[in-house]
Order: sequence, then C-alpha cells, then structure tokens
Amino acid sequence: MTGYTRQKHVLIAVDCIIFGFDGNSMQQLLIRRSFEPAKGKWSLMGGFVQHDEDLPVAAARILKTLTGLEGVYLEQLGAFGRPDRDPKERTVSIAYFALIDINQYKLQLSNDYQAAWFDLQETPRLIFDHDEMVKQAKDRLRYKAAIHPILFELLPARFTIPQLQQLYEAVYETTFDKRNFSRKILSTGLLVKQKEKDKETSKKGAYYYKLDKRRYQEKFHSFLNFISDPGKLK
Amino acid sequence: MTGYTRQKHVLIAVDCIIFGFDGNSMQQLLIRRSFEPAKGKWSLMGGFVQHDEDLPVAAARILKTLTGLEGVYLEQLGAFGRPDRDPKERTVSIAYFALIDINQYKLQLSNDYQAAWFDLQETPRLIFDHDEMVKQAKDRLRYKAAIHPILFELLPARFTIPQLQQLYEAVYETTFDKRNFSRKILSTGLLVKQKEKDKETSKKGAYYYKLDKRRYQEKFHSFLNFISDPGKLK
DNA sequence: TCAAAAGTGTTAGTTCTACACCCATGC
DNA sequence: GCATGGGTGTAGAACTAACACTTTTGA
Repeated sequence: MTGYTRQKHVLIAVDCIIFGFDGNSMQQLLIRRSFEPAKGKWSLMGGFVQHDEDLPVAAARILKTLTGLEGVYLEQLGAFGRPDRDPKERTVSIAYFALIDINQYKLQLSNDYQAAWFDLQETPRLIFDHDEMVKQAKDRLRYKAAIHPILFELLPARFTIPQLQQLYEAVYETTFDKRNFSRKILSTGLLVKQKEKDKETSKKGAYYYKLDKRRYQEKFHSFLNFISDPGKLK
Repeated sequence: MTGYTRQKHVLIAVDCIIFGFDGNSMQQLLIRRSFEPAKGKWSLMGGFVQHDEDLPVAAARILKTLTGLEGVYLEQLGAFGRPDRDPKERTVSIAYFALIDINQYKLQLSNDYQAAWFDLQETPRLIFDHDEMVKQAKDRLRYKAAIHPILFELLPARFTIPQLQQLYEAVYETTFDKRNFSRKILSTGLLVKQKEKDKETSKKGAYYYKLDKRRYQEKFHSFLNFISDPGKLK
C-alpha cells in the first residue's frame, strides 16, 4: 500500500485542558514542558498521537499518564493548526478538555511533569497557542454547562447543594440566589438526597446528594437551561 | 530547524459538509471522488491542508473551489482520526460545515467534481467516515440553530417568514404553529420588514424581511431559545 | 366565488425572578 | 446565646403552548 504522493506530512498532537474544582474556584492542571522547544515553560499536557491510535484514545492515554485517572469526562474541543504554532515543526493539535474530580487526582509518584494546579483566574502564560485553547475550553465549558448537567463531573460522588452552587458560581464568575438555584437543580430530578449530612463546612450540616445515574444518562443531552443566557452574564 | 524525531507524520485533510436549503428541504452538496481509493464514489468535498495553510483557510479554499463562494458561514465540526479511516494512508481530517445560500451556488463551468445536491433524507452511502461526519454535522446544526440565529445563512438576503418557517421545519423535521413561530422570530428584533411582498408562492403574497445586520452580529452569540428542547422533538 | 396561503390575538399553564425568615448546631 | 451557614415559600412578571378566524388575490 503506497501513500498519497506529493503531500506534505505533519505531526498530530493531542493537548488536554484539565479542569478541576477545589471547592472554591475552578482550577486547571498544567505541566512544565520537559523538552525543547520551550522547555521548562508552563504548558498543557499533551503528546503526539501514535501510529494506529485513535484521537480519543490518545487523549485518554495522555490524561491517564498525567493524572492516573481513567474513564473521566473528555470532550474534543477542536483542531488547532496554525502553520507556525509549534516553532520546531508543523504540528496540528487536537485539543480535548477533561473534567475531573480533583480529589481523585493524586500527584503521580514520579512527578515527571512537574504538574501543578492553577486557579483559572491566575494562570501563567502558556506556550504556543495553549492560551487560546484554554480560553476556548473555558467558553465551551460555560456554554455547555448552561444547558447540560456536565459540572457534576467535577464533584465527588457525594456532594451538597451549597457545594454545587459554589461550583456554578465559580464557573460563571457570578452569584446565584440559593433558593432559585436549589429549586432549579432539584427540579431536574437528577439528584437523590442521602441520609447523611456534610458537617465539614457548617454547624448545621448540609445534606449529601448523589446523581441518579440512569436519569443523568437519559437527560444528559436534553436542554435543561441551567443558566438562562450565559452570554448576558458579566 | 530540525523536526521532532521518531514521530510518525501523517496527512491532514479538510472535509466540508455543505448545507443548503432549496425552499422545501435541507440539501447537501456532494461530489464524486475523482481519484483512488474509492474513485467515483460519493464523498464530501475535501482536500489536503497545504504547507503553510491554516485550517480555516484550507476549508474556505476547498469550499470556494467547489462552489465559487467566499465569505460564507464555516464552522469547525471537529477532527476525525481513526487510524484506518482512509485505507490508503493515515489521514486525519478536520471537518467543517458550511451554510450557503443555495441560490448563490452556480454549477462551476468545469464541473470537475461532478457535484450534486442531495436531500438530507436521501443521501447516498459516502466513503470512509463521511457518513459519520454528516450525522454529526446535522446534529450540530440542530443544536446550534436551537439557540442561535444561524439558519439565516441558508436564505437569500430577502426572505419571508413562511420561508423561514419552512426552513426551521425542514431542519427539525417537524411542524411549528405559525402564530407562535412568527411571534418568536419577530421578538428577537433581528428582522426588518420590507415594503415588497413575495408573490411567487401565494396569491396574497408574503412580506419580505431582511436581517438587521448590526443586531444580528450583536445577538449572534446570545442564547435565543428558538426551539425549547430540540432533543425532545422527533 | 372559491381555493390557497398570509397574517394576527387571547388565554391558561408554566417558568423565572426577586425577595426574607426560621432552623440546627458548635462554640 | 449567638454567629454561621442550611433550608424553605410566595407573588408578580415573562414566557410558552394551544387554539380559529379574517384577509388577499389569482384562477
């Protein structure tokens, strides 16, 4: 089998925007790039797509390499291909964004990548076009979370409504009325109230909830209107 | 400048899903592939990304080559990279979808591509993973058009409300109440009523409208809720 | 004069927003 | 007993969905 002649071949990379929520603010996981060019600079976690490897598989592999996690939410953001985006050699990068439960992330024993979490408000300048990828990923996250119950991916299996509200407020950089918020969230029928309370953050304690997994899968793609017009905010 | 060693290089292609609306139903423009493999089979219009060419530029070039049109709506759908998607050689394709005014499309003099419009309901089997791309593009179009005033791109500069409704009904494969429909559309403030009527399709004639371009640009990214839950339809 | 498509208004139900007080508990 | 955060209800406004009749005019 011979290839297409006269066509220039390029490298395909995958870069991952990894979001987490620490209970207060949105964070992203960045690494210090370990090879030239731009060695030592802050960067998204990425890697080249291997021979015979599909793109989502590459993204999952790269995510697992850094975080040790599997089976997390991963969505393709899009392809970035400016000819000069990587000064060394033309490389088209397919960006994916991941939503992980930050508590599940344990610093991998050999921290080859010098990974660190950064508050989304205070991220350092990143290499190449990674800043643009992050911006697009943030926009996409807001867009999607306004309509679909996607942010649960950032929380542990058990969570409280105040925690959830804190998360939405962090994502949209605004505040919501807690009465309206809990009504809206509960009206989706996605949550199951638990018997136990979280007594960590308040004296009274807040009830834990879990996702109703079946309804979650069923309703994942419905338009649920969590935020009426996210573009209007801020 | 030397490249990254030990990495396998691949080809990057762009494929375009080109949507049009003929007044009745949604159509897409397909070509007969002019080279091996799969020569003579129906296919999306595509091409390889050239050296020093950015991805959106490649998509616009490919679209122009086939349709002669420039400055049309073009949005990246995503990257498709299954290792065996092109049997000849590994090629990652970045799919774009375009919305064009079908009346603007004139068969190019040298119809090198043997292009033809197909009703979206009756498209032939396409090569490689192009069927999957088309399916995703249809889904994306429905998704996006439910929230953003994107479908105007498919109509000429002057159009009537019944035409517009026909378009929405074609996209969502359903029918809408015309009173509610026109109220919702007009309430966006995006349309400017013209003095003339279209007397082609009815005796009484329907008023032409044009887009208010400034408001269109302003509101393009707001959440306008044209269709309340498109997932529920069908 | 009739057939065909355009245009328009009202009502009931639902959803959204704004807003304030009581509850449980640890200190 | 008081400070802290959790939990809940209501009323007015806005929006949505369902529904029918009149207008225009070419044939």
